[in-house]
Amino acid sequence: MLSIGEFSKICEVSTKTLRYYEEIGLIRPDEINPENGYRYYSIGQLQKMLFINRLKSYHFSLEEIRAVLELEEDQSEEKLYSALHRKRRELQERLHTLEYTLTQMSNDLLNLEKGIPMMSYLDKIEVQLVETRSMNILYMREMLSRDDYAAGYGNYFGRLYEKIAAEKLTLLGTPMTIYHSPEYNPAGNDTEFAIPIKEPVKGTRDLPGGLCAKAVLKGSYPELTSLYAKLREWVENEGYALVKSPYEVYVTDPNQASGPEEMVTEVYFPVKKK
Amino acid sequence: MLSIGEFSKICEVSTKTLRYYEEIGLIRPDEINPENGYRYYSIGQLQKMLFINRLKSYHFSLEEIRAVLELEEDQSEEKLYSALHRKRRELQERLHTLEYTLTQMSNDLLNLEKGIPMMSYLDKIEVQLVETRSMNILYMREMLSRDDYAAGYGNYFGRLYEKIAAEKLTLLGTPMTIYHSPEYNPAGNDTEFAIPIKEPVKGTRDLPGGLCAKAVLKGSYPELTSLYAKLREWVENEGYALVKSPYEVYVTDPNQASGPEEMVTEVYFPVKKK
DNA sequence: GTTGACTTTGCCCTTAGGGTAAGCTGTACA
DNA sequence: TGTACAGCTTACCCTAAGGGCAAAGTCAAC
Repeated sequence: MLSIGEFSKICEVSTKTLRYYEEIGLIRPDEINPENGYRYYSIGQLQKMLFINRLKSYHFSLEEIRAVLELEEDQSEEKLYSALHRKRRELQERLHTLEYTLTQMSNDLLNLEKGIPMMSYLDKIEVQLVETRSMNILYMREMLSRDDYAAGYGNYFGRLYEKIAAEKLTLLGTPMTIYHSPEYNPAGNDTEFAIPIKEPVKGTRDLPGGLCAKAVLKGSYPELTSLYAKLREWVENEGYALVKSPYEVYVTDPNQASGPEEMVTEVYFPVKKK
Repeated sequence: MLSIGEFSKICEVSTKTLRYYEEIGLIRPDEINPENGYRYYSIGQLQKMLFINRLKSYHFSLEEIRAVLELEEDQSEEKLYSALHRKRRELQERLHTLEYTLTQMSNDLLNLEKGIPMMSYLDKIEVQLVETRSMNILYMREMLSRDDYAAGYGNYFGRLYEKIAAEKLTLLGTPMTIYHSPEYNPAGNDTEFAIPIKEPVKGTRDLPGGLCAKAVLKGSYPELTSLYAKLREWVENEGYALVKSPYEVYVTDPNQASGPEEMVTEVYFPVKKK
């Protein structure tokens, strides 16, 4: 039997960590002296501890590790396999967003080298008051959380385009998204994907026209937030009020655009004078 | 002037966050009504808030963001540039370790597909008792923290090899590392880089031989921890005690090995019978 | 027998806010 | 003008994975 200090040196884990793991039921010492409370670990627990360390290095949370360890006791190798597989996908996702962040940073650094302040793009956003015409849109409406967005867009528009192709409908514009949730909610947003078409078939509705504040983004999506901010600021400043759900129109196909500068997105805020 | 709710909707930041940011001095409302404590933000603060959000998306901590904002007031663009540059390097580092972790996971998944349990490599580690001969080593000894290791190895061995080449010394073995710190300390470890050579020139010393417990790792470095664990376990079990600093010998050059399976590392624990 | 190393529990601290409660305030509407 | 309700305030507790420190008890070596 090994004292907590010996065991901790062997596994290169602090004694504090070992006590904490016992507290949350991750790994309990094989024996605890009932008189003085001293913890004693067996050699057999070494393997378990090293396994925990490995899972930790794979960014499993201690809660997840505990779940995996409980599965282990049922000898179910497939469960471990699928847990590992899920976690790998999660890390791949993280890798991609990290890569994306890095390109964004590099972009900012390039601008700074040219003497362009980082937030100067804000001043270039122009808001206009326009009158839109009503249109007939083919739509799908869903509750979507933030994480679903990236995957969702392609999926939903894909299905709409599929229907248009299958039923030989006539396209009248580029795809758009309508945000019905009154304010942004990370848990889930009432989101409508739509494409304007000519024929008033089933699954279409009328998107009424009217007075709108409009801003145009030429660039990558993360800057959309600023566009919304600018629009809200403008609406506030000019004494208007939002009367219906705002919507975005994707003028260029993201899959077709070569660089972020070529991507054009319009944001509309249906408003009325207060 | 905007109430906290209006401002929070415009920036897509919760009111809770805005109050917290005020508490830590990141962004203070332009005006606070002294009678009822209501916070009011100006339109001008929108840009600052969006800037904070951008830095947050670049994984700056709030503390770092505050430092950047204070620099901003001095109009020093270069400081922002260098802060961004540093952070980018940090994220690149993180990206690399993430990529490495992913290859490790894929490796484990492949093994699981073949029916090989994840920790089975542990059972294949064999510990032998050997008698080593003393050798003459050219050495450099430094305090190194965990983060310095990856960069340090190439650097220190490079300088040792450089000296060997410049002074036409005779190589008698592969590079090795001696760990003088009695136990692992994340802050810094007394680490000696050495290469056995023939000539007893200045900068060399004698590495005495003697009884050693020895284990061999064929595989990637993260598994070294397990090797150490196995060695300590063996030493404990067989009634030996560590008498001098353990050391590693890198039998294959990491730069030459094609895959992790080809990398051979030997670990020696100088011991005596208790 | 003594000393120093080891172990125990308990308490507070970290990041970046989230959740909830109790009470106060502002505004829209009848 | 009254009232209802939405919005605002502070205050307190909670998160994950331990680190740091203190006071007190215990073990092993000399």
